[in-house]
Amino acid sequence: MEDAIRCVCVETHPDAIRRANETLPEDEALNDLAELFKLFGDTTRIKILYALLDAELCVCDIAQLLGLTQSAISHQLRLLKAGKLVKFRREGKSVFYSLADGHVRSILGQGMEHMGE
Amino acid sequence: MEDAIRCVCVETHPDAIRRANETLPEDEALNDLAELFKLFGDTTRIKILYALLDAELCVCDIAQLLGLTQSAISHQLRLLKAGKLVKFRREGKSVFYSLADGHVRSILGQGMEHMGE
DNA sequence: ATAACAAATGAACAGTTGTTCATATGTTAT
DNA sequence: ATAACATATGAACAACTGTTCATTTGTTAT
Repeated sequence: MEDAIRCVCVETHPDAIRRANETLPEDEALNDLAELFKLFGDTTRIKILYALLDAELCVCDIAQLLGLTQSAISHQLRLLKAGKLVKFRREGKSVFYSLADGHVRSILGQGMEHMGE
Repeated sequence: MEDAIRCVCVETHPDAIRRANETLPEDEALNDLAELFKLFGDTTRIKILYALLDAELCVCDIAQLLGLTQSAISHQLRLLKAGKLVKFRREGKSVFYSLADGHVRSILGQGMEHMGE
């Protein structure tokens, strides 16, 4: 009555399952990790991150660069900010965004490397 | 009549925009990159990849390990296969999956590192 | 205080995604 | 050939996501 049968198969490799189960990180960590990568999983956000590889840009610059509305960019920057992928500083009316840390660079790099195959 | 006004702002930092525009990879590459990261952006798929870090597992093993149906896992493996994140070999009735290459490891690692902050 | 501009936010809508259910394909043993 | 099991696939549906439009907040200059 607890949890239904999810797999029709008879248990095939219980040892491997047990070992995998032991080394698998906690659900919360894996959920957070998925949330992090979700941020990289959208064209607009990838473009924003790439644009910020070289330069610090304000919201309006990014909007023009990518041909999207200021609103769309702002919404995406909010997500990137929440995931600590970008940081920002205010200067007068403008807000300048830049990459938060080196991990963003290396994740993008590893991704690009993977594709060249 | 060509493309509408996307940004209300007056052009603020044309030099920065021009430079960013020059170094920005092609749309196709950035789309592919986003598609790649999209694969990492789901809890089930992240769990599958993590489980395969240590061991080669068959579809049924993974289903039991994660408490999901065989069908759900199979669908996800199809996506991971298409993105070349996992490889597989058939052995009798079972199909064993494993990680395709080292990039998967390092991308997961970089992601985990980023979160420990 | 008011006007002008930059950025942020909320609601809404179309498009996408992940799971389930039912079924098909593939493999092995009888 | 048939039965039994492992995997793959297709359709369908609920949940989620990204953009737009309208509006608000924040900053600077007059």
